[in-house]
Amino acid sequence: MSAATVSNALSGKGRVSAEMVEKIRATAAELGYVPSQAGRALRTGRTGVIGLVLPDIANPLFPQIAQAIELAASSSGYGVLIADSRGDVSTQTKAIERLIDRDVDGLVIVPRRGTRVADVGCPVAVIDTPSTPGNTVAADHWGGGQQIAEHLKALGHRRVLIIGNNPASNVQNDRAGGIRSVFGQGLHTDTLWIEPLEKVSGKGCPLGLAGKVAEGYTAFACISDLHALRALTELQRAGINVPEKASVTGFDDLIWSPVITPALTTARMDMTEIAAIAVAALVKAIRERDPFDPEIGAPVTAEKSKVPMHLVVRQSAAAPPALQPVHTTATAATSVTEGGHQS
Amino acid sequence: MSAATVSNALSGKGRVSAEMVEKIRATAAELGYVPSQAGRALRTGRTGVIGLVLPDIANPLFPQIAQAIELAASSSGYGVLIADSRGDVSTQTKAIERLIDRDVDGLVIVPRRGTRVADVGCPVAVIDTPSTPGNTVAADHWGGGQQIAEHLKALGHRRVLIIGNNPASNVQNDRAGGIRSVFGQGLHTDTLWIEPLEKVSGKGCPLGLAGKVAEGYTAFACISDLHALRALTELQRAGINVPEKASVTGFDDLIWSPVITPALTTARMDMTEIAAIAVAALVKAIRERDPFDPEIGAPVTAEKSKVPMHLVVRQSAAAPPALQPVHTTATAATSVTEGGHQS
DNA sequence: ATCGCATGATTAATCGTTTAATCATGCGAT
DNA sequence: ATCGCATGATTAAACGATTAATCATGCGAT
Repeated sequence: MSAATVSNALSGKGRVSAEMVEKIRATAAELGYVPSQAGRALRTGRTGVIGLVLPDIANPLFPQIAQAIELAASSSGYGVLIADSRGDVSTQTKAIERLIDRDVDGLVIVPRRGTRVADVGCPVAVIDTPSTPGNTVAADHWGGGQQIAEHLKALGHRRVLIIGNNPASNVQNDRAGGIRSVFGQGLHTDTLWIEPLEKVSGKGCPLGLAGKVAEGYTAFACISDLHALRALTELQRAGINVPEKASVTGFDDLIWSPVITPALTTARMDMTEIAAIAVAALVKAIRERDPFDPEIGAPVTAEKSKVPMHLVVRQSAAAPPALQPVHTTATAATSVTEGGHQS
Repeated sequence: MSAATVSNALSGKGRVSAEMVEKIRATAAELGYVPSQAGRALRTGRTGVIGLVLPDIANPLFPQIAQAIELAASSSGYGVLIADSRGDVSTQTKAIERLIDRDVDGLVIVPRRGTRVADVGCPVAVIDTPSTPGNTVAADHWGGGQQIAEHLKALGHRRVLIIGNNPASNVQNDRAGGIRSVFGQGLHTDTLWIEPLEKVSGKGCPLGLAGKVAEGYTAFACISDLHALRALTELQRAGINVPEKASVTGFDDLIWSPVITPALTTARMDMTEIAAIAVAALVKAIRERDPFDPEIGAPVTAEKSKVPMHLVVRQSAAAPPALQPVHTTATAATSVTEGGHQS
């Protein structure tokens, strides 16, 4: 039989009789035939590969993102080519170029701190923050901040310290903004940015949280679980028990959050859904596009661009000391309400 | 000019005059010409892409591995396609098949817990443990264990508890074995495997380390920083200060290790070198192979298959209580000898 | 002057798939 | 009986690079 008929049969495109299709299917399966991607790519201009560009692979959030994107892509029949920006903007540009040179059909970009994505010659899905122009889809970081803040407020906290890394990040800003929006009226918040502090005091320096507790802060709302971990260990080390004497919350539900003591109360993104939406929008754009036309275009858009975050209540946040029954400050609160790690 | 001449000029293969090469180089650069991977792949049978297969992308070690492999591959001109096994062996097989169907030139596989890699139709580099048959290159986990143990022994520890996840893992076994080999003569070690424990007590359950301290254990040598973190927070929570009353060590120097309090003493792999060796061996095998011959073969071998680990001394391990000057048990030991995170 | 040969550039075939265009066949309608 | 048409399969061209084979040219040697 002819190659054309085989192609038509397997793709279901041309006019092929039912029995022919069946026969071809059978023989193909028997011979273990798989169409060559190279030949197809050459003819159609589509490689079936999308590129994943991340600000910094070393970021602990990367596993979640990569896993979700890989799953979404592979179930749409796409492969995922990774590129590392190593935190550097020029490297990011280089990495994108390398991916383009490899003829990726599209890109998923998690931009570094509000980097505007330069116009590339293929569809692009951007995962940043709903408030960023050009964003395709992202978690509702602001809303997540609100949830954390509502939780702390309901527990009775009135003075909370927000701990972040760098205010230049859209994501971090949104999270902090969400928290402040809840504590705005009369209650007190202040913000500690770690990166500027480390510029002065060196990497991994103490954050001076014991002093903050002395100043009357009862809760530390960290912008990431990484900071929460740092805060939590520093407090425990200083003899300030969490959550009896001070509460700590995080963001992202990173891998260690459920297994430390006390387990972290945190807000997590629904990466699976975000990835699914991003990839779906990207694939749609790829399908509609003429692969040989190197048009430059704005990032693709999705119907749903804001995915709610989920509050995960564990043990690291409780009522502030003044409101606690006296005996609980002595009791080791090792009861577990939410144990496992959501995946 | 003809396409053939261009091809010869850019690849430096055929007979082309020097001035012609120069002219072609110039025009190519001017036009922004990049040879189509698809056309090349079709003709040569090589895609310039290698697949990276990981046991579980969610593993916190993944960023280090992926970053190192991506760097090594891209500096050899290769792209990296990722595949996630999601911890499942059959998914791992599926993932490998998908990569093969995408015509990868080779694979880097970090096998899940001693999975023997099934014969695939392309060169494979395996990163597991030096003691595993078929291993291409890996960190000297046993030696790393010895370094950790020597350090603890020198500090004066005589009873250490090894904390691991699952004895079925070659890596974990080697690390634990290295530790035991040092403490073998007369000194005491015992091993706590978390996964079996969690089967009974539930995920994220307490490890009962306070009890172990009461039994006389003065140090907890964890097989991974993730376990070390769990141990450290559990101890601190129970009022057992680290490192004054108990020492904790880890493995891998994960992202949080330098920023927690006390910062973790740990042993890290030289992933950059491991990745460089693995990719170099793989690329060599790819170059030597006839791309159209679907021969099945054993994993590729490298000259150097065992890369030493590096001991990173921070604050989480110190002399056991009995040997400490009395006042230090009261003093908060926040002095910093090694602060930053090595990348 | 002619041949041989080295050098440099071009031609043509090939990789495997897709897709438009073409060809063959059979059936119903006039 | 013949034409038209629908159906099903085949042919041919094209994607873009590589590479063996071929062609053109000039120079030194006989």
